[in-house]
Amino acid sequence: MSSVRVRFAPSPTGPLHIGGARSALFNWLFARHYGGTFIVRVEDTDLERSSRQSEENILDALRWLGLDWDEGVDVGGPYGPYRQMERLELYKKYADYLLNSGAAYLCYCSEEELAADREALMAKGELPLYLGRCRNLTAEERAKLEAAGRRPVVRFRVPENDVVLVRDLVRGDVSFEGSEIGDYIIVKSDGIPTYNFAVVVDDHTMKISHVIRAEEHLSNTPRQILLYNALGWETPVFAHVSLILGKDRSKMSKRHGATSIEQYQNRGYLPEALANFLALLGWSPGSEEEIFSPDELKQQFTLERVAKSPAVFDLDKLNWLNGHYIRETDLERLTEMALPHLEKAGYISTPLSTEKYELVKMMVAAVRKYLSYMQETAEHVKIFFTDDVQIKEEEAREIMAGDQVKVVLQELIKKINVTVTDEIKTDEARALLKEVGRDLGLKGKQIFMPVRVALTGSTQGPDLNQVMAILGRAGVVRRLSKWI
RNA sequence: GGCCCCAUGGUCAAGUGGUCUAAGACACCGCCCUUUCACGGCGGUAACCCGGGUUCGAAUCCCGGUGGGGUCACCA
Repeated sequence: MSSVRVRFAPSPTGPLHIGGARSALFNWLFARHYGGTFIVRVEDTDLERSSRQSEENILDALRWLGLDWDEGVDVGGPYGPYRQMERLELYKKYADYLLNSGAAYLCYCSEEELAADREALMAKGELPLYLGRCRNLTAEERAKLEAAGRRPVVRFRVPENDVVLVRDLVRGDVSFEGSEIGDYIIVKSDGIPTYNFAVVVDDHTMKISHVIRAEEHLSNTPRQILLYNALGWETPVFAHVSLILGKDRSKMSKRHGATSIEQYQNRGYLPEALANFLALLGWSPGSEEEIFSPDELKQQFTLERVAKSPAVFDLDKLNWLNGHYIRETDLERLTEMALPHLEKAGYISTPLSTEKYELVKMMVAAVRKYLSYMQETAEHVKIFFTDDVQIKEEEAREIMAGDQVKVVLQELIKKINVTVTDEIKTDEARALLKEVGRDLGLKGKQIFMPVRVALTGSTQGPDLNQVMAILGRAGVVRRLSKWI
């Protein structure tokens, strides 16, 4: 595999989808594993739905995921341009070639006629293939149709009785009957190529060595192979990766919840965790490990270990994996990631003073072990932003009804006021609590629980010492005083 | 419906004819750790879709069925 050249070719018609992201990731990992070239090409021939806006979004999402490309729409390269709408003359050239060689022909059927044909065939229970009305038009007939204002499409003449074999790296050999294909359009009446044609011209002219894409394209592949043959080109190696399914085992779609990369980014997932998770959907290293840094993935990824069967997207597992990364990663980075969510929740407003920032950092440190993704930070740090402590649990209420409660809180307040400055360090908090217990002859739950509930309103939550450190002397005293 | 793909626990998956009384992970349950919850540690429940072959021997190979998925556009 001397010159591996692979591409990710999204059509800019919406945000980057989970499935697209995985295809991109597999291509990228494959390229990096073999020291090849990764290309990003934009397939924007669907004028109706394409936009520069989504192109930018997709590129941003890819970058966020940690992918980089050697050639592509924004970085250029020797085989550009990398946007299909900027390659129109190229397609024209090859379409003319096919027309001249007789491998393709002009078709003047209107969309209405075609729709009617299709319907009639379906009604008879037959395959809705093109009837071939324009297959052998004479020059006069063409002129007549032109004169009538008909704009032709270019149709590829599918060889009859041909069997097309797709040699697929993950599926093995798959064969299709040519008779089931039917002449298909390669250039629309507005002169813009269709997917099946443009993709072939591009993959060939960009010297793509391996086409790694989702299984939904498998049935398009014979059409493309026929085109390679007609053009006298060698086919790339194909590898069709199975689909990612939703919980109900149908293709991932909106109703399955968050399906765009953007949404995961916005919820505060770590890109390397998402990449790790996506890599494990349909690929496995064969070992028992499953936490892989991008570098490790590049090193271990091969197409041979890509599974054939579709995989259900399991949010629970993603959450677990992301939580794992959250616990491992740098606190500074996590704090930065938490900021927008805290601001959105109305707890802070950004530019933060150094002091405030440090405080937020302490909060993040205290709650990170509870998080699956950073957006959840807000609900967990809520307790630090309001002195109006609400008790919701019955158990907490019972605790506060204890006989010793008032004394304990009073004692704590007393000690805090005489022993510390405005700041409370966590070990100071620990010592303080211990002292209270010792002086009062109480232990364990009897002192910690009332303090916890008085401070946070709940019997559960972050480490009490950290809570006190975050609240500071003033905050602690304020909250405890309400119970005196 | 035609064509195509797929089929190991609820989910991701290891497994390529014997070492499978089938690994690991998520989820779930239990125990431990712990001034709470969580994290972490330990343990547990749980699977080779069905039926025929081939073979001394099949989760692994073949055929059929069933189930799931994809695709059948002047979308990509």
